[in-house]
Amino acid sequence: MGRQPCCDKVGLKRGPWTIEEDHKLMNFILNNGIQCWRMVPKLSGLLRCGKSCRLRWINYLRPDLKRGMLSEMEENQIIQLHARLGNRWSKIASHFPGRTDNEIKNHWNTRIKKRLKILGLDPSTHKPIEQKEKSTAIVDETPESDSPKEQEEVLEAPDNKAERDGSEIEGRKNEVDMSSDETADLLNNYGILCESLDVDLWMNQDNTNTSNTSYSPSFSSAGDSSSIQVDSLQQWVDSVDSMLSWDGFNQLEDELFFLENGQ
DNA sequence: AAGCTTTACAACCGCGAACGT
DNA sequence: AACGTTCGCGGTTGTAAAGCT
Repeated sequence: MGRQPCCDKVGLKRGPWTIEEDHKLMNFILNNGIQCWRMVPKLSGLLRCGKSCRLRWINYLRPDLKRGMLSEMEENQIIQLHARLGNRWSKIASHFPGRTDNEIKNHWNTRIKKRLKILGLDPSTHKPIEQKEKSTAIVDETPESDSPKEQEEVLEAPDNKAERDGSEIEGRKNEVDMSSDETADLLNNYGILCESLDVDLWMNQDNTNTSNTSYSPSFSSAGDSSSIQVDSLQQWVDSVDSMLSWDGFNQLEDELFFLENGQ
């Protein structure tokens, strides 16, 4: 028996969301919360599947989203976490309040991968590319795996990973045949970075920050969605202004009827 | 200015986990 | 325990915007 589709796709809209659809979804969720994603489109009058609604809410409409470029510090933290967790984007994202797993995944694929390659590091193993090629040549010729489990086997136990990363990088750095001064400098910077970062420390800070952020929305995540509330509408409106990709939404500011109607 | 390529990111898909019956 | 349903995750694709020739 095959797997059932997540929804009856007949008559459902796909592709980019319109502002009207966003309005509908936000209005519905603000008024009703999220009991069951499957029912959301039916009850809100959207011609989308529940899955699509969930994704739109989590990745774009959630009021507590932090929009805009990831800082270099955030990038570095992502690299550190990726070394420990592999492609577990949701786990990684959980350390960045207001950031989504999709956002971090995209950022990884479009920017950080390149950055690591420039540094002479394999993005999936975080090891110098030359060294990896040597070892794989000896062992076998199977392509690298992106599977987190396999990565975890490749990667050492996480406990002392952070502490060792710096010295390891420093050690490997010497093994790498530096093709240019620039590459050497970049690699050196990464080594210094690894040494200076105490991942466990900032992870703990992050965890505490999660509950202490200056903007601490009362919206629960989708996973804990039964009790969505709005305790500060103004905060949300302010945050909406900072959502970079809400182009064209500002002009509708006066039309945010759903905010008023929702309360 | 036009056409092509690259980049960035929103959205989709399929799978496994979790949960309820 | 078995089965069905829903959710969440990670991989992948589609496409608009930006950059380049």
